[in-house]
Amino acid sequence: MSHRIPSLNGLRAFEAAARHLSFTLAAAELGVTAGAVSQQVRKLETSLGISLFRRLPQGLLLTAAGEAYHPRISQAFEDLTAATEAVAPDINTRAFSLGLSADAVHLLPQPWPERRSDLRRYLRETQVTDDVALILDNALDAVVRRGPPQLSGLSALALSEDATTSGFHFVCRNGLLNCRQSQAIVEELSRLLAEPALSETEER
Amino acid sequence: MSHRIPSLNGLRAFEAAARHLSFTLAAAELGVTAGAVSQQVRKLETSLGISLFRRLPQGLLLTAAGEAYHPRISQAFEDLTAATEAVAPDINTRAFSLGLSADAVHLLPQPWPERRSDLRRYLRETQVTDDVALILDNALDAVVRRGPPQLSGLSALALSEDATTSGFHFVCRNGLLNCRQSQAIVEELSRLLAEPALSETEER
DNA sequence: TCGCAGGGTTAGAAAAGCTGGTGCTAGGAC
DNA sequence: GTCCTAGCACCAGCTTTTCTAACCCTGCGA
Repeated sequence: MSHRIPSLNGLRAFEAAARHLSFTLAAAELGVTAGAVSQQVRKLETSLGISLFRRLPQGLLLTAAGEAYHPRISQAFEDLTAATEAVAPDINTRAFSLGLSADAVHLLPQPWPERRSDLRRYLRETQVTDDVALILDNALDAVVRRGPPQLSGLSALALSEDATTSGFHFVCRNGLLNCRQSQAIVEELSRLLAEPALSETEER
Repeated sequence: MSHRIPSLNGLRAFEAAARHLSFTLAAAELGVTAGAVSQQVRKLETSLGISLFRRLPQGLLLTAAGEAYHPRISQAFEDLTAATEAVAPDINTRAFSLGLSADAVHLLPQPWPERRSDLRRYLRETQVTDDVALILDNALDAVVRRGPPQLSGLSALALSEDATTSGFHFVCRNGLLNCRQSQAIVEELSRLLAEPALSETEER
């Protein structure tokens, strides 16, 4: 009755890569580098003794085996996700606790986010800090600050396209970039930070 | 669409432990120590923020959450296994290539296993060697030799109960101890090695 | 013909995982 | 009561796995 499954992490990499048909996009989703995804997939193929992708200079294609494999793996992962959400629902429903660096607070119209009732669902509280280590301690869910985090285990998204290195970043635990909470908060912040002056005159 | 799943290895440990209601048995199945399973499960519980087992001095009990979680996780793993077997069937159907140490060959009635046609389904070929490293190189599926292997990544089963340390062992890759091939071969060898003299007179 | 985007490969660094020791508790045999 | 055993918890140190950050190569389009 033992389950002989080839490396679960390899399967996760395959699932994401097959969905995006790109190691680069899969890597972004998983919060690692493309090289890591490439390695995981290759190891999976080796252990199965078959190849799952055709690597073309322009990108990826699934082989027949990969084509057959992917939907079933994907479904199983969805089942795992659903089961997990059922027993530990807070992962998805709890509102985030957000850290804001002092200069980020400056750019936001005050009081924020108290006036945005639609955001309360995703945002429970904010505090002024740029210490991304608090995320790893479970004291915060995310932090907005200048510059990407220098800590592994964290993913970051640049809020303004033009300044990938020193501009504002939304930082959270790996794998939490795509959840509802993150997306709602990032969307709102991107809008505000893009035109800080405008947001002040929006008051009525 | 990203799947936020708490450590897949933790889930695997949980699945096995819940099935056996024992870390010790789960560890044996997974080919690791009980401490490793205990750590994996604890980490899983921490990341979910709930507890899955009630630990009693006499053993384990599932909590309500664990009770609800287990069948769904178990099912998903079975789906993964089934999908994997569908695209890479050899894992389960291919006959094993077996290494036998010289002293093991001595104890077996010759020619073996050529006379046992019922075993041919599980056993493709044998060669005389006790080098367990060949298993990790995919050159062999299993080895029978004196003493347990001193190499990680391998599991072993003592063929005679009385000599766990220096007696004959069936050695294979972690997680392959319970497959059909291993079980058929181990059963046959245990019988032969238990009464080597008898097996010689069985000829007709 | 260049720049760029996407993959591949690699060494070395970081993280995760495992082991094997110790300690604790409950139950059973004497 | 006192041993002994079975199970799980904890911990330090080690091994294995995984990731990163370089590099390279190929084909496309300006």
